[in-house]
Amino acid sequence: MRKRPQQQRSRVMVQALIDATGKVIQQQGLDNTTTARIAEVAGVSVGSLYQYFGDKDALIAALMKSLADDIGAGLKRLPIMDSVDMTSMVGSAIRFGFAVLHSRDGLYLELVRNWHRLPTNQVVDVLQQHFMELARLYFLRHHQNYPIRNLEVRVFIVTNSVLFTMVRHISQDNGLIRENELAEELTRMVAGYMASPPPPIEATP
Amino acid sequence: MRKRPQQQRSRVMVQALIDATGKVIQQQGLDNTTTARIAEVAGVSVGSLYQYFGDKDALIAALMKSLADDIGAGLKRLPIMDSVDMTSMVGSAIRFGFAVLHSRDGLYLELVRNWHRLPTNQVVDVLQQHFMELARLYFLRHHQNYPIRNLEVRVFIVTNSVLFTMVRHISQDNGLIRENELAEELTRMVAGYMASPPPPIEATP
Amino acid sequence: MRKRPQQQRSRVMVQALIDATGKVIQQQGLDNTTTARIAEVAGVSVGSLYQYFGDKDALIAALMKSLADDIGAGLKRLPIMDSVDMTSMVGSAIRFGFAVLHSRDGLYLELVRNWHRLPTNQVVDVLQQHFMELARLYFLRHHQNYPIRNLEVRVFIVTNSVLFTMVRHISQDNGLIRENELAEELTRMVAGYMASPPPPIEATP
Amino acid sequence: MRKRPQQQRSRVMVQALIDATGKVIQQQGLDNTTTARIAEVAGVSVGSLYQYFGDKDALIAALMKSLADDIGAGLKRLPIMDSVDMTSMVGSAIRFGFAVLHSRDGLYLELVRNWHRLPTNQVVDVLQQHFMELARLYFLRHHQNYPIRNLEVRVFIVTNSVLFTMVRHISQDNGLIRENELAEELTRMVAGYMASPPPPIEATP
DNA sequence: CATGAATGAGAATTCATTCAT
DNA sequence: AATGAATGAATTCTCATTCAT
Repeated sequence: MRKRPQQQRSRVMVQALIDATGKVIQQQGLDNTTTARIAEVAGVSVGSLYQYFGDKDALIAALMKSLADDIGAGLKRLPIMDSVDMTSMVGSAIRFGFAVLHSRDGLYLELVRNWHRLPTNQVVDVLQQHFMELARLYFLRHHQNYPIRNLEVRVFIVTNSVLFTMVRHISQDNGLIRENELAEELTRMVAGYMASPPPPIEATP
Repeated sequence: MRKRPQQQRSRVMVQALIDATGKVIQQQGLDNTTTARIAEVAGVSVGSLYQYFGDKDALIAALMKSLADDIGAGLKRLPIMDSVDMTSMVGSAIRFGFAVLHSRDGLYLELVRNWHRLPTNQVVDVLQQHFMELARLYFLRHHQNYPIRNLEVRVFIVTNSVLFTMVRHISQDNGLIRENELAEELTRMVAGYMASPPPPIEATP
Repeated sequence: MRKRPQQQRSRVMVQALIDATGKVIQQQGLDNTTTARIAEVAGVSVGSLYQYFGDKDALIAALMKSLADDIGAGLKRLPIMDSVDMTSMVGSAIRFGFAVLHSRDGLYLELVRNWHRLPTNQVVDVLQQHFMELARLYFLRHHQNYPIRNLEVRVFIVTNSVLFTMVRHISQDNGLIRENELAEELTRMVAGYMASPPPPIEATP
Repeated sequence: MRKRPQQQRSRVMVQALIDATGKVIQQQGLDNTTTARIAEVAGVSVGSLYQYFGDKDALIAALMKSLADDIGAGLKRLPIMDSVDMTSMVGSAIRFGFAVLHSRDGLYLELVRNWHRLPTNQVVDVLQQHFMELARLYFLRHHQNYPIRNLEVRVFIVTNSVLFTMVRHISQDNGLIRENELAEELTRMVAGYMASPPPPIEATP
């Protein structure tokens, strides 16, 4: 039961702490992220940190939410829906994805890497929901006759496939595969898959 | 001349420690895996642990190598190459993947989840190499005329896509998406992608 | 000429803080009583708390004094002196004691429990002094010929014996001993003791 | 689930830690007793402390048990039962009580003062049980005709009365009341009470 | 070689008190 | 005077690693 920041200064501090958390995670890695270091980077005492966040996890959760909002906003600004064909649409999304993963000096990268120990759902779900909506709109507009049944599954597969493939690639600075090529191929795989007809309905015995 | 018993004993102890490491990770999760517990499960003293492994990381690395070998062997035993068409081949591989992830009481699951903090490369690389070889053979046999240039990229994409999509699905016991359906859709995506023609060669200016 | 409003406000605030202190101790126990919580319950800022009380201890001391006054007043209102015989007098006092300990939702209980860390003397002394006076009056009225020399010691013994025996009993909700029975036996012990003749004067060599 | 000390050295260390705990509590008071200080006084690292005791409370519990055992042994050695009359018997017990409270440089004093926050039951119960037994034997021997019904209540009252009266007296180094006098008066009160006939059985309506 | 007791550098969290606004 | 945000020392507990026996 921490106090909600009501004052101007509070809001500034909360933001400073969240920013510091991001900075520390990005610079030292999640494993070396201590509350002491976060407070220090935020230019604040540990006590203040705990004034605003019940514990370390709450702070990290706030960071996740903040990033999720940012990503959501970024996605909304993308003119993806203007794309006429699936390939260019998927291509835009994937290029956007790479851009995000490279942004903030690798913070996103570190977060996705540690997805399992973090309330990542907040972030990944944002992506998934966004792409879900995107896909729905697209099919509504271009293939009204296609009642794509398994859209959920497809979006789940596609989101995770692209995300983790990108992260793995960046993480191991694989010199053999250029990012451009990877993006193109991912685009081809995903576009091809999304455009494919749904499977026939299984007969239930 | 008999083998020196020390060597014999050593090998047994090393193996016991590696096994114990796997068991502990699987039972308590990577974060709660302590050297003390590993030694205890191995029925050995911590001191002995450090006799054979320079530090905790070395022990984990050894576990990874051990698993990589196992998976390699398991993969070789798979009659995947007998499949005539791409779809059934990919399908087999994916079902095998799910089986592995569910095996050993979730050890593999926990390892993939924490891939970034582990020398997982050893394991994932094994997979990738294996599928690389598999793909090469397949195309050699069935599409000799196709000089698939970007096979490496494709295998990279496909391996990571499938692996992490599966892990994410299992990790969040998503009741909405059944594992069977996921497997089928993954198969469709991958098979469709692998069978698609390579992109035209870009003109280099 | 009106009272200066500051003084007025001060007195209100001081009282609010003391009341809040009692409430918090009673609700959360002395160990979980923080200045922050006290201020919150008093509907006042921590800063104000320190305006009126030098530190936490001063606040608690004020509470003790306040309670001591209350108890003193309560005791004076008791028609104990009307009792004719020792037993009924002691009985009344003990029943009154139990009532106090059960009052204020256990605040007194918690205070006596922690007597050593608190300036409890103020409170217990009030009791002791009161009973001293009571005893004096009683013996004056009924046994004028008895120059009870060691009345101080007797009252000291009796006060502490009864007080802590009651507190211990309540604290361990001892199902085996009913409170009524305890009160009766305490009464018998105390009345018997108080009515007993003083010891002979020792010969000083 | 800490290891039980099996080795010689372990037992020594466990004892050293318990002793150190007593020493620190006695020297600095319970409130200033930290694990760090205990370890330091025991000439041991904090880590070792936690090797043998799950947490601070476990350590304190062990101290209590140790003291309880000591007191129990001390009580058994007392030739109390040889006393012919109640007064001399009670007197012996009370003098023994004072001796214990003064022993170990006030450790017992500090423990009883903080009885509410400690697993004191172990210790106080030992006393109570012992006196219970003592009383039983005494009445069996001397007043076989007295079927003292409410012995439990009496022993409860007497034990707590004496114990806390003594502790309060020592704690406030009351110059007005000499310890000898207090002991004598306590003896008179207790002996008189214990020797008094039981109350008539109440008629149940 | 094997043992496991001992180490001690951190890490998270709390709370009385201060002081700028 | 009042506020409540900010402070930071202090406390408990963990665990990889070492080393005397």
